[in-house]
Amino acid sequence: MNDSRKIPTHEVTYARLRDMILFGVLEPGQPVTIQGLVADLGAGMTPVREAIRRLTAEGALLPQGNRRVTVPQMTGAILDQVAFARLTVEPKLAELACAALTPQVIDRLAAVDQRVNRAIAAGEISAYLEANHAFHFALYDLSGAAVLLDMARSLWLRFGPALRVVSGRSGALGLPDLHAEALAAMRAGDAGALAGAVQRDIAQGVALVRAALEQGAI
Amino acid sequence: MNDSRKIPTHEVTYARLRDMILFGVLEPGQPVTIQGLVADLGAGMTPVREAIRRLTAEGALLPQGNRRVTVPQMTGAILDQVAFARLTVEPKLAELACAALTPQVIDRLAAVDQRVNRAIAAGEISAYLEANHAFHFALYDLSGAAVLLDMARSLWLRFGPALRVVSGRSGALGLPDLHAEALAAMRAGDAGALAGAVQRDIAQGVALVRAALEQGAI
DNA sequence: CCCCCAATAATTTGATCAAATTCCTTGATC
DNA sequence: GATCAAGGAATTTGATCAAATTATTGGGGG
Repeated sequence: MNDSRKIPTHEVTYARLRDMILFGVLEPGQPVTIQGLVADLGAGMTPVREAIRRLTAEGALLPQGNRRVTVPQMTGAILDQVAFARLTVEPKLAELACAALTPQVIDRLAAVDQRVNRAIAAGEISAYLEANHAFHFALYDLSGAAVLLDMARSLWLRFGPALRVVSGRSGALGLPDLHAEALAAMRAGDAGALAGAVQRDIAQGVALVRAALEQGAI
Repeated sequence: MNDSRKIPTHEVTYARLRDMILFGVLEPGQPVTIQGLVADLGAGMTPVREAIRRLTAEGALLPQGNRRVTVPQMTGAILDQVAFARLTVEPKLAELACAALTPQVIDRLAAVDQRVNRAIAAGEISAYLEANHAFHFALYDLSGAAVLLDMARSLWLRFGPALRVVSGRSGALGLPDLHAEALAAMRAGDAGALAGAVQRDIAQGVALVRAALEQGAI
């Protein structure tokens, strides 16, 4: 009868720590300690430990050699690799997702995109990161491609924190709204155009991060 | 004076469990229990638990929902995704590695390839899987591309176990020896040809696994 | 056929041990 | 006499274990 099985503490802890990294609560370069998280999240030592191990395996945390971990900082070399992989994996996910799109689903995605635009307009960085993530993965989840989804999630954990510097710029700079283009392609049922829009959206984000990186803003 | 610092138990346990999955000690579909590993590996509960979480995050183990994990079984859908990603990531790694190749390094790689050929000739499945893995990653490691390397390692954990059915066939079937082609490209310093050889090597392995899959041999 | 109970295994906690970093003291040198 | 460096406690943090708790499964009775 009770359909919702209890979620283990280590799962909850993992999700909370992941979102802290992804949505800008923890800054790149910041050390992450087990005991600090035990205190902050009110969880036991083992669940915290497991969450850290999982996120380390996913590239969201970086071991320092002396058994400490930190949130990794973006570098040019890392950005090149993440960009290459994202530009391969995510357009593919969008293409695969296209078959599962219905008008209702597209409307839901459009509503999420509204949250993105509102967050940009208001300059709310965390809300922007969260909504942008939700938009992309609401689409990608439709693909049913578990392996590529795992890869995309890992890549976002590596890339997401760097996007914080982008919020507020893309709107102000008059760059094309590629989410709108993606939604138009969805409504037209054009998988190729959707993949292209996603590809350009990623390239745009990468370019903004690269510019910030070269100016030393990260 | 002592340069080698003590390796933590959870690292050792992780490496051992990973190799058991990668080199065919654990069969796809086989359940993996914490207590079983505690008994088999002689490690404590916490290190085993962390090793399982890491490997689950890397796609080498599959959670069943009811807090059990198993070694995942290959399916057509998974194979499509793994093939797509491998064919993108690994040729790129080979291309990047090309800049770091020296005659000495190439000779080392050739020696590893001899181990591959001997294992195929002898029909020793585990030795083949181990040597084949060593050949590819000895090359990829030269790339210095940490992100893409992590992705390749994860993809091998998903693909490796399925390769066990291939051992002994590729030699017998008179298929082209693409490792030899790769070594020739390295000696010629031709990054494009090296990437091409790696790409064809992967495609060949994928084709063999796909054939086995369609015959129900996996 | 359904429900309850026992067995099995996973989860979680707290304690204990080990390693690494920090900070302070001490001594030598300028 | 002041400053800097080296050495060594003290503190912080990570690693490991063993016991207690909780969930799931499979079997036996109603």
